[in-house]
Amino acid sequence: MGAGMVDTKSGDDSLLFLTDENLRRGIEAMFFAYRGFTSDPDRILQGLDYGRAHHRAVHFIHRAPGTTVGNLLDILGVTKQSLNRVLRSLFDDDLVEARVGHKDRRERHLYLTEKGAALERSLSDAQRARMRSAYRAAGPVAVAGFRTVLEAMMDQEQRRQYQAQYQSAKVGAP
Amino acid sequence: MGAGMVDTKSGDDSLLFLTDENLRRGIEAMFFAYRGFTSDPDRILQGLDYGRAHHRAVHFIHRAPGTTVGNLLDILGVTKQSLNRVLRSLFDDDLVEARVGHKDRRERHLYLTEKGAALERSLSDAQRARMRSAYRAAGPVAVAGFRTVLEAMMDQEQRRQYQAQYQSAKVGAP
DNA sequence: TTGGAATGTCAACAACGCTGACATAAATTG
DNA sequence: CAATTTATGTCAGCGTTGTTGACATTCCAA
Repeated sequence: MGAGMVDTKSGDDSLLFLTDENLRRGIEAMFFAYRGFTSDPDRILQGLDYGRAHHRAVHFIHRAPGTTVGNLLDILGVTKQSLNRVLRSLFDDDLVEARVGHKDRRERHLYLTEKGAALERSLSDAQRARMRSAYRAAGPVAVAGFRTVLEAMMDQEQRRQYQAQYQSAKVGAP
Repeated sequence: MGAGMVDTKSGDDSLLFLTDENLRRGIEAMFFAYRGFTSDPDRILQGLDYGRAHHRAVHFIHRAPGTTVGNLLDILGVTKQSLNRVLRSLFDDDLVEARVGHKDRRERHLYLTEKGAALERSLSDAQRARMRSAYRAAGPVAVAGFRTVLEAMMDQEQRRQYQAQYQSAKVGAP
C-alpha cells in the first residue's frame, strides 16, 4: 500500500479529514500563510541592512533577555558561523549588547539595547497585527486548533524548545 | 495607545486569546512548525542538486498540470529570472516538460515527466506523512481551526490563489 | 502594422544557509 | 598543576535562492 493511501472503511465522517486531498490543502495553506506571516516584517527590514535572520535573533533575544549565544544556536538551529555574521552586525549597529557571564565567563549574555528594542517592537507590532486580525477573524476555538496542529507538526526537539521558552531566560550579570 | 494593547474590559473569557502573550506564542509556533514542515523534503532534496524552490515548482506543476510559466510566477511570487533558473534545471534533468500552447503559442504549458512525478511523489509522501500524523494527533476539530486561521493569515491575493487552485489547471495541448 | 504580453537569458549582487580550519579564553577534570 | 573540553569568535570558500536591470524573441490583438 502506498504512503498516500488512507483507510476509510471504518466510517463515514471519522477519517475524511485525513484524505490526501485535505492533507495537500493543509500543505498549501502552510505555504501561503507562512508567506503572509513573514511579509510585513520583511517589508520593514528591506531597505535597512537586515533580513529575516536578524529578525529572528532580535525576537528571541527580546523573548529571553540574557540568553547565551549557544542557547540561541539551539533555538535557531543554524551554525555558529551563520549566527555570528548576524550578531556581529547587530553589535556593530548597537542593537544588541553582549555581557560576559559572571558565573561562566566564557558565555556571552545577549540583551537588546534601547535601539534594538525599538526595532523589535516595530517588527513584532507588524507581525502581531496580522496574527491578531487572523485570530479575531477565526475565533478562540479555531485558534486553539491552530496551535494544537502546529505543535503536533514540530519536531520533538523543536517542540521541547517551544514549550520551554518561558523558563529559558537566564539572568546573567556582568 | 501602543499597537500591542488589547481591550479586555468587555469580559473575562471573551478576548483572552488575543493577548500579546498568546499572539507571540502563535508567532513562535508558526516558526517552529514551519521548520518541521519543510525538514523532511529538505532532507530528501539535499544530496540531489535541488532545493526548496525546485520542490515548490514540482508541487504546483503536479497540482495543476499544464499550468503556464506566468501562472506559476503568480503562485510562487518570485521573479521570472529566479523561476527560470529552477525550471531550466528541471528541464535539463527531464523532470518537467514544456509544451507550446496551441491557442497562444507564446505560452509554455508545464507537465511533470514520469521521472518528475516520481520525485514529486517522494517529496509529498514525506510531507504528507508528517501532516497526517499531526492531523491525526490533533483531531478534526483542531484541523478545521488550523485551516481557518491559516487562511485568515494569508494576503488577500494569496488566499485567492489558494482557493482557486482547484480550477486553475489549464489543459493545453501542443 | 504596431504595441504590448509571455517568455528566455545574461550579468551582477545580496542574504543566509553550509563546511572546514584555526584561535582564544576559561572551566573542568584527572 | 597539566590536560582536556567547552563556549565563542573568525577567516575563507561555497551553494541556493531571492533581487534588479537590460535585452531578445515570439506572437496575440487592436
